[in-house]
Amino acid sequence: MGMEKVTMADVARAAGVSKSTVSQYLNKRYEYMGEKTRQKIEEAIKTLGYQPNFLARSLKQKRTSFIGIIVANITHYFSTEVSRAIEDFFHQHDLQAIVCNADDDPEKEKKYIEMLRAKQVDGLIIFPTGQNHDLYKNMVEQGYPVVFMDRKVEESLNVFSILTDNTESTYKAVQRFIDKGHKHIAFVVQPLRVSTRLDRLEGYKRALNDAGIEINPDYIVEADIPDMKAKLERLFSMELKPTALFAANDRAFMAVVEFLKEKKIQLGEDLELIVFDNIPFAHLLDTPISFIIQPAREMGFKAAELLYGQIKQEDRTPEVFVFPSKMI
Amino acid sequence: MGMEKVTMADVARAAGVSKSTVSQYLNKRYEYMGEKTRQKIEEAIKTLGYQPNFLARSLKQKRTSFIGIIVANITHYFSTEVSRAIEDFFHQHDLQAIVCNADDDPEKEKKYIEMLRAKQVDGLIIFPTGQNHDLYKNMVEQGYPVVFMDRKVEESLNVFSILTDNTESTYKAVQRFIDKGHKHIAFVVQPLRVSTRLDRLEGYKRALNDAGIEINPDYIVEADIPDMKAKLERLFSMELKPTALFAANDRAFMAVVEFLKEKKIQLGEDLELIVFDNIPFAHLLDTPISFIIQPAREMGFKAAELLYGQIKQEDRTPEVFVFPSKMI
DNA sequence: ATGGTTTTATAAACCGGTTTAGTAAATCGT
DNA sequence: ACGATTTACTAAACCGGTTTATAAAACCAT
Repeated sequence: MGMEKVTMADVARAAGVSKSTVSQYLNKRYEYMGEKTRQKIEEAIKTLGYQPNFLARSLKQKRTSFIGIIVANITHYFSTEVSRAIEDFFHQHDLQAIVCNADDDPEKEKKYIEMLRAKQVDGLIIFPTGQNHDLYKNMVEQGYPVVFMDRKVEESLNVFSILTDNTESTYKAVQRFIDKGHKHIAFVVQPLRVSTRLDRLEGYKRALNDAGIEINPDYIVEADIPDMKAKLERLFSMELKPTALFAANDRAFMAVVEFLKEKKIQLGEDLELIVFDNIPFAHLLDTPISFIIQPAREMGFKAAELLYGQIKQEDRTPEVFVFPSKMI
Repeated sequence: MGMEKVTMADVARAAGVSKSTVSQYLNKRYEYMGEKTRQKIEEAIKTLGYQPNFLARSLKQKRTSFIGIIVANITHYFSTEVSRAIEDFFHQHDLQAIVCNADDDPEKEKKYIEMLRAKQVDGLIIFPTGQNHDLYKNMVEQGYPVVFMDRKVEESLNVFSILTDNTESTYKAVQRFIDKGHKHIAFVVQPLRVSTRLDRLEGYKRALNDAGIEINPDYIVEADIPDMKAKLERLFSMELKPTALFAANDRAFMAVVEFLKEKKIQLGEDLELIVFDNIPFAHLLDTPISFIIQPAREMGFKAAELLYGQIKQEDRTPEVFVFPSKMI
């Protein structure tokens, strides 16, 4: 049944007052009206079943109480953990988060950024692909609230950023392999397009270097997930098979585990494994895998807090926050 | 730098035409203007760097191209899988999804429903707590686009719903235990407040009944997650310990696994386990656990499709769609 | 030249709120 | 009793678009 939407004008008419007064009432500025007027409005709202339209308010007030999160890959567990932390933070402040999945595609990322801005969301937390430099620059210059998460962007823009100590953590993990006597350590990674992967590789190389082990490019497997298997095949058909393997993120890890399962290579016996990433239910596995996990909740909260500060117009110079990962 | 926002009026002025014409241009209705006019507008937009404000448009057009997803528990993997499918669907139709986490709390659910409606989102997909009947009814009666997911609500409202065959799948799984010779089968579940849990319990009971096995209430563990451990303690200190265990969802499963790990109870040897839920990386585990998995993506797509139909005003009588789960 | 169409464009109302400037009536101090 | 405040309230502009009714100009046919 059509049931026309009740607007403020209807309430005003029913209560015999002006729209302005109803608006004041809704904003709880009761000092602008008499006791009787207040009751009349209250009653009119109840009998009409009036529900205010926030869109109209947003148009005038220039804020929507929406914030956007643009993740590079929504199937990445770490990203969802971060997103949840951000959501939790903003929920406490009565803002809703809109999560969009850029799929590591700069075009999609661009589309989402433009769309969310057009819809006047109050700010953005972005896991940047790194490929939309002009767009990033544009936002920053216009003073639009933004926080970058997880990845560095090329030229150091003057933006708040949240990172982990990718290089250092990887360095320490690889060092542990070396301390245990491993000499043939493989590094498996998706295409080196983003800073996290490059930084982790850097840590791997430095650890080998500092231990006086020569870096063998054949031990470094860089491939897209679909090609990963073939490349692993090659890796494990070398004369000197690796005895330890560093998976640079969860997707690489999955590819590796699937491969090992198929080849019946025993974890712990034939091969030791370290994974740089947060994996759900990791603590339930009783396989001898080490994980480098990032403090996702803390990172999310920090990002949310920084974004909220910008939205609230607090004046603060952008900084880069580096959170330490830890191995378990 | 303040850089005042450029509006349509500015573009109109710069191009020497009226707002109306600029609006037509933006909506690609070029037949309403001359070639020269079109070019002037195009140029003015470019030089001014004009970005339209979708909020203003939404106010007039009464649609925001936002849809809301209200999940009962965002840490539930199945829910995130469903949400992703929904997002993917709507992304293709240029609508954004807003995911909110009701935390299984009817108050929070209510708050979110009201808030999203106030913000004029075009429709909602809800994993209902089941406790806000009046609110649900209200939406349905007003013809507001809604789809219910995963759980049944008390009185059968006339709404599109997506479910799995909870009872049947559980029945079959328990039957398998029985076929293997198990007589002492435990059922572990969170508080029986929602239909999914009740339906699964129903399947368990029916399977035992049909096999002529007496239902022992001591084998049915119903507890909140924090109390789960204590109750499991009691379960496994019975004279006749269970030799098989059915975990009614992922959270119950986690609690069970943690408990077993602590007690050093060997899966597969001392105890067989079936879990009703989608678990990430489940295929990587080589423990002998069976999982009943729901076709999350299909369910999500169906829900999205049904909601989209309602938004597009397609006339269709609400139905309940039951998707079969399968055991792996 | 006349009248009928088509093309091109605009003014003004509208969406549903918020906010500001202004005012009538009530209250106050002296 | 009088001006000064204070209280209670409203009209109208505003936010930034869309849409409709209207009209001038250009084109066409006879």
